[in-house]
Amino acid sequence: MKRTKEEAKKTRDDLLRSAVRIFSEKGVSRTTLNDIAKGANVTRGAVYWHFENKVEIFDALHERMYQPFLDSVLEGLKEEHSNPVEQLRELWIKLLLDLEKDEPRRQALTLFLRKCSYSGELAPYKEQHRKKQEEGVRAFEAYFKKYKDTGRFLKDIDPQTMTEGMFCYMKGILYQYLDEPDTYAIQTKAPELVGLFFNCILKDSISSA
Amino acid sequence: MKRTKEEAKKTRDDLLRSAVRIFSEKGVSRTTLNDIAKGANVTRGAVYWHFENKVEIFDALHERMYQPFLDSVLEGLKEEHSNPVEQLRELWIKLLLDLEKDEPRRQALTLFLRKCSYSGELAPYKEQHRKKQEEGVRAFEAYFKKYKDTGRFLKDIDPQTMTEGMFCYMKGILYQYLDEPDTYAIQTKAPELVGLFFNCILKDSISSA
DNA sequence: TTTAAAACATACATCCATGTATGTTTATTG
DNA sequence: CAATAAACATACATGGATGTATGTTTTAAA
Repeated sequence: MKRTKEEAKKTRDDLLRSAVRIFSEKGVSRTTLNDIAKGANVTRGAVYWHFENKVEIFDALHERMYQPFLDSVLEGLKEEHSNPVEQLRELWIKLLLDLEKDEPRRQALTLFLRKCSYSGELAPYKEQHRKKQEEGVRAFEAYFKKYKDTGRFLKDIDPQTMTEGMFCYMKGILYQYLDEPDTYAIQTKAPELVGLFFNCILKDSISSA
Repeated sequence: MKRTKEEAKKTRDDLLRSAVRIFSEKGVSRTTLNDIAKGANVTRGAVYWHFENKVEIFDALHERMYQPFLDSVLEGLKEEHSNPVEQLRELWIKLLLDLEKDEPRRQALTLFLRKCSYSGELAPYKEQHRKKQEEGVRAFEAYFKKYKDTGRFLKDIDPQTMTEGMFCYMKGILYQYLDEPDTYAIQTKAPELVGLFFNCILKDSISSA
């Protein structure tokens, strides 16, 4: 049953789409290669043709979906903005709101934030994925340090603590939202919660705003 | 091989200790009943004598370890304190610091926060466990509302948003810490991170402190 | 003191997921 | 227009986890 190259690519895409969906629903360890195949209307034969095993699918999803997500966040940091607090607030709110209409990305976040425990077969990827996240951490630390050095912002808060605290907060929100995205009123809560952090925590950290 | 009642109780305790440890390491779905048995120096026969299956062990751990943890947090809320912000700050810092020397509790938190995806056989427990958490949420909402009504505290912050934001933040810290508790400098970071929230966010929310 | 049952260990049957081997069709290349 | 190989589907072999059945020892009650 040799298909054309386009059809083969579509099969592979269907498999990845099926995988991220079922992974995010059942978790990596509970999903079967047969589950993934059926979700893409093919058999396990197609799975083993395009991938070595389940772990390689997991890895492909990280490259294809999670890394671009992280990169997109950092992209938002590079844009110039008059007020850094406003910039961050808008960045995070937009990130949360955009998720509502981007189901694949939501599934990818659910997968890598909630549904993979990096044990057993996935253990080798823990360090690798952690390093990728470290990039983001460094970028935000540099961001905070930049504005701290200008003296206009974050006068007495350590950039590292600020970065880690912000990530914990955002991850906590994401974690909560992704637990039940259908019933969670993200549209109203995102501005409230992000605002709680940036309005209140940081409003006195700016001197000449 | 009938043992005395005390020995039987010890076997059951050993099984639960073994279970929470291995669950927290490998995740629920990847741990075998044989793993749990070996960790307690018994065979699967002992497991099936004391429990029906893996799910019942999971449930027993929630009752025995996670619910008491949640209750202990609420206990800290009931004590009288001159300054509510200080009370909360000390409460959360103490919670984080105490974890370092309480490995079973740390494992239980790891299990229920990071290592169970509530899918498949665990799905029926998701709603039940969520309701237990709701108790805590309600208690904190009432706490914030109490001080808001006195006018001395949280003048213009919604108790619900405040509660949810605080939980997201604390869960985010816990999530981060439990990812690698051995290398995480919780002793120094806990005061810094909790302080970032309560010092900065809330320092202006009190009028007559 | 007997004896029934507790508290396990051992043995067995079953199922399910994986990996691989093989079969089949068809696109594509020379 | 062959013929090779791509792109799968199907079939088979294997191992590991589960659940249950049965065996064994020993406690504790009668």
